Amino acid sequence: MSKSAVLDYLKSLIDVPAIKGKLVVSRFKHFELKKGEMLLAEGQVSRRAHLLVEGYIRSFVVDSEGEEVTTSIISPQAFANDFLSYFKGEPAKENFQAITDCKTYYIGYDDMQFAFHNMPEFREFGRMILTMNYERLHEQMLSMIKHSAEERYLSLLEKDPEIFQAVPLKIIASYLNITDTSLSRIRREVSKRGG
Amino acid sequence: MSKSAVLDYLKSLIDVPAIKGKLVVSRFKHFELKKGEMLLAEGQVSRRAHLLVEGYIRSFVVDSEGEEVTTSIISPQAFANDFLSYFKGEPAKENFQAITDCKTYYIGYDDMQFAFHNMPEFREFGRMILTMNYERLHEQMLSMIKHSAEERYLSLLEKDPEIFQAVPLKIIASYLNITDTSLSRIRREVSKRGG
DNA sequence: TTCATTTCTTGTCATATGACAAGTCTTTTC
DNA sequence: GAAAAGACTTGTCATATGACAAGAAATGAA
Repeated sequence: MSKSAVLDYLKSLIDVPAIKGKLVVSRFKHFELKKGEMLLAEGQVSRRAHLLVEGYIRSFVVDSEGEEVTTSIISPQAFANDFLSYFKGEPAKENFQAITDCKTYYIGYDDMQFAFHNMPEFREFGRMILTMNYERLHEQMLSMIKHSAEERYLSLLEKDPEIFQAVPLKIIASYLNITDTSLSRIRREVSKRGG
Repeated sequence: MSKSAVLDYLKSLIDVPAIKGKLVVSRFKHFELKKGEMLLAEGQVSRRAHLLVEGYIRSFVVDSEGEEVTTSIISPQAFANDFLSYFKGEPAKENFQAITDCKTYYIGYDDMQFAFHNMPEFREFGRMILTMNYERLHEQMLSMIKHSAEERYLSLLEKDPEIFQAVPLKIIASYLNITDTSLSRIRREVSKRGG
């Protein structure tokens, strides 16, 4: 997987002249993480926006009982980053951890500022990233209210079946806001009914 | 309460020349709602951004059991609007309803576009509104994970005591993601301990 | 004032979910 | 290949929360 994935991703989001696109892409650097390693810990300031090109990353926080609760599971061709921390220079409120071995391309804060400064088109990119994150979070909140754990499970299974190949059910369960025990029971029910 | 509240609010968010600020404020129009009336219903496209200057508004969605779940309680000096719908012209995903009699000043979509178009400073305003909404939602999600219903209750009581004067406990309970029954029991426990 | 409506509390009861633990099966490591 | 670690399922049991209903208190309307 080469840097062309980065350019493809940029072009899928905003309309930008090829030359400028390449200039920005040239600022991205390759990075690798082993399964279980942390990309960003709660309290740190995010200085790199990682575009995930291979593997899976999750974000999580620790609840009142000390349990890790997964708040997102990031698949390739998406950013793994706390953008509020990145843009505002504030401590991140969540942790980011590799679920599997991962490869990313990241752009440092200064290089992103350079892009914003010299290419006004890229301001649009920053706005779009924030909007997409907001929409995702909003969807997630609504889904938590409007659908049962079983519905959320089935919906994830349909929308993102690959995740189930790479991510332990314990993590998926906590992402669905239930225990692995409960998820296991849901799966039994579903398979009993579904065939 | 006059339009100066609108100007004050704008100035609190962005740095803008007085003349341009006044020009934008002049586009705001006065509006009133009676207790219980809907400001925006799920499925409609939001065409007006209402700045609440008096009263309380809530947003809510309907869960799988048909129950209304309050997702935010809006106090004066804040916008009551689905900005994703407003900016993108998509159907709103939530309902907005007056909890008490309300007064607002709103700016129509076209007037907002006019401001964006003629005054680049106001683009910053749009970005800030989205960012603030995102942060609020994120905080809310984290609080739901990291704190018990009782902690959320005490925290709201401390941060926004006025709300308890104006908003029925049933609505506050659903905002805290519990039933009014549960909230009542929490209140009993707290008052038993607290004095 | 009086009656009706809404709000809030409290009791009983049912149930979904989690805690815990045991056991199977798979994957990794040396 | 053997041992260890991790992943997943399943059973028992405890408990927090919700459903429901009744009653008290407050609010509003006629």
